[in-house]
Amino acid sequence: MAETEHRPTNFIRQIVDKDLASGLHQSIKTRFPPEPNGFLHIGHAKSICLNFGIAEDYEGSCNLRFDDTNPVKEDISFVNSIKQDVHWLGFEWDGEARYSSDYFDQLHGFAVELIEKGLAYVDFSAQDKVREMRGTLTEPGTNSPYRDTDIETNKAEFAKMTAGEYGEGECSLRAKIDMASPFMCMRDPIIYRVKHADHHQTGNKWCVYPMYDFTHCISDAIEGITHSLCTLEFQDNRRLYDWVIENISIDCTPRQYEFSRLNLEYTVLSKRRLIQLVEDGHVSGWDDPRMPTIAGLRRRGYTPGSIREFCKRIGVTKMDNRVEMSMLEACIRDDLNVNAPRAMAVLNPIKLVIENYPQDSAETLTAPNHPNDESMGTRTISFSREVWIEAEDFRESANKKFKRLVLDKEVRLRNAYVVKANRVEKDEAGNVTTVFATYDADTLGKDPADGRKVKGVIHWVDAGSAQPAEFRLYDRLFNVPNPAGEDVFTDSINPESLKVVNGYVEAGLTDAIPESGGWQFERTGYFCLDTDSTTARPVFNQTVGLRDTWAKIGD
RNA sequence: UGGGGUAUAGCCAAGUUGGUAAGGCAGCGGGUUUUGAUCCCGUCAUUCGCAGGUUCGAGUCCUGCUACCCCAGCCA
Repeated sequence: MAETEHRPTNFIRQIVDKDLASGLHQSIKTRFPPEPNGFLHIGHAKSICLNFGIAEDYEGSCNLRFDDTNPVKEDISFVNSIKQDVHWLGFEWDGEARYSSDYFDQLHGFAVELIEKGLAYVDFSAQDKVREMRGTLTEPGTNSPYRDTDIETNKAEFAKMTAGEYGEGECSLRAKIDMASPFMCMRDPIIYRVKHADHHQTGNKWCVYPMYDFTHCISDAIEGITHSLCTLEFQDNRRLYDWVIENISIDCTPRQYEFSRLNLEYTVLSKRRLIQLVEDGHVSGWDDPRMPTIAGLRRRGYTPGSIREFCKRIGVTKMDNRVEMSMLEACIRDDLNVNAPRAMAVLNPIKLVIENYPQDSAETLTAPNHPNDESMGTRTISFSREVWIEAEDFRESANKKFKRLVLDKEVRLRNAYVVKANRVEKDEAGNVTTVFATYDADTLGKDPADGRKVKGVIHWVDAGSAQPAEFRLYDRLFNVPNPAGEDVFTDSINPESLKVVNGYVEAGLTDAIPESGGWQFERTGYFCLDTDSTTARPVFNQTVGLRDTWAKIGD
């Protein structure tokens, strides 16, 4: 798509510029480090675009590293979906995907080094005791009775821990830092815990697993990461990040910089809540088109380019934010407006019978695939005596603001003739089911010769050849801008976030899927084929509607 | 006075030796239009969380407030 050409500028890129200019670094190395415990979402896309974007623009490289230090929460299926999503977004990681678990041996060695330096100890205090001794935000903690265990004993105990001689929760390895630190994470943080669990990468090799704070910085150093970018909640952790790097024998000092995570209105972007939506069946799965996941957006019809553009437009700062949905929608509209071929589809059909059109005959009309781009060519559409039109495009009477079909008035059938409504037929409930009309045969591709003006244009599909289809229309998943701020976030789920309607599309529409991934159904919106589609019955997802000033005015 | 952060329009966000508030989204007004779309034109912060101070001049410097976010998992 037509992404904004200029490179983004943000405080992190300014740091990179400075580090390159000063000679601190000759080249830049970043990494995207997801934990494989769920699907990627639009918030991850921000981090992906930042990390891979910097690597690209500065001719450095970016690793994909699975931060897999907690085997009980992680699964191989997630590593596969994450790889797929990063690729789909258009990025290529450097070499093979890495895993924190690749470094378990080295990590263990560094833990032993810390013990040998008197900077780590095995603590047998019960978990609640550890918490108690940690103190509070305003009171310092107290030292564990195991804090001064001698080095040899600690080495032996850690070896026993590692050998599986202790149960989960019985003991842990703690860094000896400062129980009175104003940074809670510096109050002798646990760096290794016992978990008798199989790991998706290392199997049953280990029963002790390193904690995030100990693992991440070392993994960065091992991979030669120059700029380790993470979100704001890790700002305090940076002190521990730096402490570990300074106290082990490794000659690389990656630096951590924090930016604010993305918040999007009317949805949730926390893994915990996304998991709940899936597990409690509020959505059909991780790739439900209403989900803010990459998989959901993809199925909804969002393009990789539109998501990259979105990440560019929202920028990178340290400010708390909640971005409006309209920002995301503008990005996909900008993309599809240029790239999606046009077509016609009628979602809530009523029949239009053109009484003065010859019975049992049809003609083939030519329609441009894009009104502003001749290079997209033309297609043929069938026209005959009976066509489907949108129920909401007809009224028996209306004021002049209604630019559609009205009894005794004329309207243009898009790419076809001008017709005039003469009478209607209704069902028992009083709904119009058929409109009888006459057409002006001399208006194909031109205005009426007598100079009368026909203001309105409506879309249609030929009833004789139309392909029946299902359309899924989506609205915001939640009724409030910040569902995470509610007591029970699922209470604010929008019960009308999905509407299924039946209708018709032009014959042969789905014979070829456009490069853009979808179509613009003129006057309606952008749609793509859903994975539930069959040849016999196509199912379309509305990616986003057209901008609609008429809807705002109402009538 | 625990500590760490952030405050520029409805939303996102530039603004970096102090020199007189970019851009995008949304909105509003108008033009073009066989999509109430697109496109085009115009409009949208005497003011940068608040209050003082320094200065010829402050969003940028100083002082004092205020608001909001994060930290007390053997999660990441």
